[in-house]
Amino acid sequence: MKKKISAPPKESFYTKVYAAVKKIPKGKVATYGQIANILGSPRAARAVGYALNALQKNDLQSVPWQRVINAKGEISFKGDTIRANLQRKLLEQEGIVFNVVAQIDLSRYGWLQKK
DNA sequence: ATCGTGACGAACG
DNA sequence: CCGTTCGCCACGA
Repeated sequence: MKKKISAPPKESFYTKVYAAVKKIPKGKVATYGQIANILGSPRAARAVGYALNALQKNDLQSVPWQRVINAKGEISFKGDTIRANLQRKLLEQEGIVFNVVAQIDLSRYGWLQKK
């Protein structure tokens, strides 16, 4: 038994979020709740979004934050429409398709999609 | 420790 | 699905 540890205290919740996001395969997308679920806190979807929002410009090319969307399969941004536009562009380059209401078919591009 | 805030989610109606 | 309400978690002041 034991523990073998698994979670060094050095990494904060943010780090876990980034790590999980990096695991998202190209051409797929995950929701905030999905990421939170992987981290062990399925209810921490808000915290996940908070973490991604803290991403720095340099991190944007290190972390595929673009593949993280809300449960509706849409980009949630509120004030940063600039980045929202960028996200859509990046996803389209990966093969993700948006419908007329700017939503993504999670049953088709959803990561860890049970279905 | 408490309060406020936020790229959310689920439950209700 | 939409709008509203509550809850959830983490962070900053």
